[in-house]
Amino acid sequence: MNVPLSFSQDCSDCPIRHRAVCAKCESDELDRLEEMKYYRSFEAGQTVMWSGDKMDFVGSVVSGIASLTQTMEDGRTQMVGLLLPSDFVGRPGRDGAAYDVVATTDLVMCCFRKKPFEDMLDETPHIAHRLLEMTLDELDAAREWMLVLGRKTAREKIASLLSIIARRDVTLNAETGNTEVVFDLPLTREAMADYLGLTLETVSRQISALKKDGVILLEGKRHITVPDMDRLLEEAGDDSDGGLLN
Amino acid sequence: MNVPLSFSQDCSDCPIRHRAVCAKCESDELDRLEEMKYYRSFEAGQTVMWSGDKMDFVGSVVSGIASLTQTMEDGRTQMVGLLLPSDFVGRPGRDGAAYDVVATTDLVMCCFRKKPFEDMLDETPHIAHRLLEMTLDELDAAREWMLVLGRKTAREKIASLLSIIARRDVTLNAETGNTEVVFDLPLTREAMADYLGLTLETVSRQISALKKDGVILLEGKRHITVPDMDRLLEEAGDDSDGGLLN
DNA sequence: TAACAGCTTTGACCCAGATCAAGTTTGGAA
DNA sequence: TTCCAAACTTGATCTGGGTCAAAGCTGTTA
Repeated sequence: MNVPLSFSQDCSDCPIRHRAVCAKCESDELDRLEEMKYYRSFEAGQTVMWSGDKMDFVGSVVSGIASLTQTMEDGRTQMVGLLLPSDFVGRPGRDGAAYDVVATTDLVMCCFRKKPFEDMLDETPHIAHRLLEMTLDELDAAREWMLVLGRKTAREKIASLLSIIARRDVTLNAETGNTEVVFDLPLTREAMADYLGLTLETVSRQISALKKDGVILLEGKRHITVPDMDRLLEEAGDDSDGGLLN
Repeated sequence: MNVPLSFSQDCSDCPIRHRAVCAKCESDELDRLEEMKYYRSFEAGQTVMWSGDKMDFVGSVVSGIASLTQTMEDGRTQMVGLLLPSDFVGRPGRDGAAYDVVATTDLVMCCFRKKPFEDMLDETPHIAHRLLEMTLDELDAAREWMLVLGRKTAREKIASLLSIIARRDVTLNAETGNTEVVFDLPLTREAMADYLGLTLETVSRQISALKKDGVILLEGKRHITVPDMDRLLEEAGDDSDGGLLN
């Protein structure tokens, strides 16, 4: 089901070169990675990996968004991670996948065969160090999300999710001093509900409410304008400074 | 407020020697760690570290339990991690603490001055590798907890927490084939509520309900007997196999 | 031996968000 | 250009867990 690729496969002009697990690699290290890497594309909705499956590769999201999802026997599901470009998928040292990995949008991944990557990880401190750094960041993100899931109201949850998505689309017109942010929601209402521990009806109602209150502007169902980012952060219940450390 | 220590300070007979961040160290590496390490003790309830504080050490829990807590401006709190003996505290590469760290029981920590530890981390693959492994485990635990917080009912949440605590007190009489587990709750009802995203009243009610239904036996407020561990796991909504991978 | 302080339980009532049930919008496919 | 399915919205009603209030335990201080 892989579709043709329309971009260069050369690491040196890779869009995630400076943020992915390979960020700190020297050119000889990149050469070695090139040898074990291959690209895979997925269409929105496709499953990249099933929980429990044997995992024969690890890799990075190059473009698009993937989600990690856990499912209970009775069908209740919880999204436990949102993987954006440069995020790492898979766990070195483990054979079976712990979660379902699903392409939420069309997705391109840069994959490494697992065994060679693990060997290289043992021999290349640059990679090990970067992977540790990225894992610690993900752990912080997961813990921040625990606060969202455990203690925030539905409205705060929606505002928190919008903040996260907006934060990475930092298209804010710095020169005008204006904090307006514009982006397209990459998630369906149902996917948002799965991420937030809500029902899709509640998601829909709260988005309508935020719109009615002028916190966001909606064009169509997915195109969002945040006229005042600080206002949105306030609605999310976050410290106004965004709570980013270091 | 540190109290006197009643145990040896020699790494070679440290109770967490084989599971902590130093697990894979050779004896020369241990010698170097000994030089930068010191012990600190805390009484139940004491704060080890405040969110935002400058963090001048990292370290391991030697005995007792610590918790990581996030607090919103209006006082809502969510526990985002429970640190048991051998768990690691602190983030190399970051100056400020991201969470409040509180001693939930009396606590002993083996601390390393941050800078020397970071230097050693860069030079000692054994430590870096073990720390990555531990961080990945914590990330899995955090994600498992996201499912608990986002999708489980109050009763399932309590059963999930009891399962986690019981799992580490694997005092089960393997020889009799009997799966009875006995342990003392190390958390107050309020701490349980903070961990589970509930109120303490709901925690109390659900514990009473599990007791009435024979899922657990209570002696006093803290001493718990689980006559049938599988039954408890079922109440937690987990796969009966416990869902442990690898 | 009393008294209080911290922890816990239990009851009565309420409400945010779930559930159930129609509709509406949108963007392809034919 | 019409039709259909998927995605979304909105309304009515229900309920699990929150909130508020009052006791009950238990161990420690005086």
